[in-house]
Amino acid sequence: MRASQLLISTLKETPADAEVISHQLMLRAGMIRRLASGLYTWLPLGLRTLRKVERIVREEMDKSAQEVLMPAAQPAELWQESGRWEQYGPELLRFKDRHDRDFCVGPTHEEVITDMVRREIKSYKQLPINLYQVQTKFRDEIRPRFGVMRSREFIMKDAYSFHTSQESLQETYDVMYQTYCNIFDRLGLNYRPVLADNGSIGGSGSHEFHVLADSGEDDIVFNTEGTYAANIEKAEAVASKAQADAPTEEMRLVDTPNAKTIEELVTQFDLNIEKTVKTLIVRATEESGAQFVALVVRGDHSLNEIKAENLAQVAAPLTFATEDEIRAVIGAGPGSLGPVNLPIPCIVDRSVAVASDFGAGANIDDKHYFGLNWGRDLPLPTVADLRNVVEGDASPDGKGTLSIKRGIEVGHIFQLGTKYSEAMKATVLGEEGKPVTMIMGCYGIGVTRVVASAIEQNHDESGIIWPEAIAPFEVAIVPMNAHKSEMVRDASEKLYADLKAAGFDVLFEDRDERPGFKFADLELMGIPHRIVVGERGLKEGQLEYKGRRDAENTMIAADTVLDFLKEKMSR
RNA sequence: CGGGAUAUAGCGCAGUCCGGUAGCGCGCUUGCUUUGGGAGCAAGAUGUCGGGGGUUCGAAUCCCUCUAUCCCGACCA
Repeated sequence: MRASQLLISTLKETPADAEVISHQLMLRAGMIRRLASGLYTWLPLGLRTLRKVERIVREEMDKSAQEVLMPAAQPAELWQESGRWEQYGPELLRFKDRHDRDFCVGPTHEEVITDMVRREIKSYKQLPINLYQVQTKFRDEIRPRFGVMRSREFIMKDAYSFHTSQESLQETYDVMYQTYCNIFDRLGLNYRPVLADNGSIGGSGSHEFHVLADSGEDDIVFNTEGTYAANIEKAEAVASKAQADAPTEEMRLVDTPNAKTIEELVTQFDLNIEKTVKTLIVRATEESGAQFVALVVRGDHSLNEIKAENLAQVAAPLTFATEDEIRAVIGAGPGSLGPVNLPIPCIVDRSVAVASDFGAGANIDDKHYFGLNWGRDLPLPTVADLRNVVEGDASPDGKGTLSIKRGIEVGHIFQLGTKYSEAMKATVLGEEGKPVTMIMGCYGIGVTRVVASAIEQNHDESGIIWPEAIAPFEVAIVPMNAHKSEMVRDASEKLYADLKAAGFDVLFEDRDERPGFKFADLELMGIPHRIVVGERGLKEGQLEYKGRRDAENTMIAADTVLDFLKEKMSR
């Protein structure tokens, strides 16, 4: 491609409304432009990268799955059948056609694929099957942000597998796990598969694939031995010791008029924060028979809302009681709550269960109990894993301790089970000649998000630094003073032809601009390899090479340039 | 949806408090010079000052209202 023929829309200045670096650089490099909130046009340069990501995804998926293409618009009937027409909130973009029939723009395609498979697949002999597509999805996010990272319209690769046994599902799940590793390896990203919560999509086992980057929105937990990785939503928090130490203090009621928060309590009474607990009141499920339930975590820990929501006694979505409700039920304000004499059911975190001589609100305004010990002063309530893990916690697999890094979720694989196939009566005839409900798996990759996450992970002051596999161009040729040197013109044209013939994806910088301008643009656009053709070097039979991450030029013999580049790109 | 902010040329911003002919830098156009790290000189083009309403002799500026965008929170396969 000749640069003079390419729409290069680079910006010197950063648009004011771009927050994260990938968004800024995608705008500056001329990859995308915003149309409306959460909607982006892909310019030629950005589309080249997007297509390369898609190609790698397809090549790996095609090894074990078949590609289909489903409609973006979907009839309401299917969503009513699965129950999600009501379940899904305003995030589902709904509309009516000219006949006043309800439709939505698909945020995901479980319903459509399940409908298709139940019509086409009749016998267990046709299973397992794994179907995927690369499609534009729409989710009417409350707050789209970070450019293409959390946009409303985005491109996703979604795959769905169908089985008659859990073993078969597990087999495909394992294959997809490996496929995802192969995809992200080829994309050249620093990523980790981690254990994940299933969220509202339902089902059992699941892994997320995260690109590691400080700007990530998720906390990823690792152990020091490299044997455990999980999203913090899922990471199991183990108690620091097997059982509580023996009491050394007496239980006492203390006036704490100015201590509404744990920090104030710890500072004013010189307590060890690990010897304090905080008590949170949330709505209970109807089945539990209570209106509210108390959740107790240690003063230095934070509640894991996903774990809380997954408890049988806790209403989903997790809803905190208002101050008025707390006063009505307990008779004290939020700053003075505790497990002693609590009139509602109580669940304590594992770390709280092994605390001794600890302090807690007295359920009397401006009073706390200090020196509390389970068993002696109050009965030990239900114990559960309620908190977020923190750095230094013991790993749940018993190996080493935990550390936390930020990650961007770019892939998610689920064992769905029969949630959709049951609701939509997707059955096949089994070996016994009776209908069997199919078991499903689903596997997603956020294609557009992958592009942004690659930039979050690979950039410097000058711009993007693409992994070769997804760079819009692999190598750029920059002729110096081409307008006045025939030698340079001829040599660079020949080099351009040779590199193209050798299969390189090459950008020929033939624009009528000054060299510094071109260098800056190429660096902003993140082209991984650059060859400068100058009269000086040519006279010595040499070309100048500079990798995007290199500090200095390297002189190479002109007749070895193909081998040199092949070596650099490990071809 | 709650809290905070912004809206002036393609981009980044000043001007608004204190009403009086719409500005700066970058980019863009033309010419000349220049060409190894975002060139110099000269001449130009570009604005319903987010929309609507009001106050006023006069509104980018004051008042009301709507809209859009961004940030924090809630939400999020």
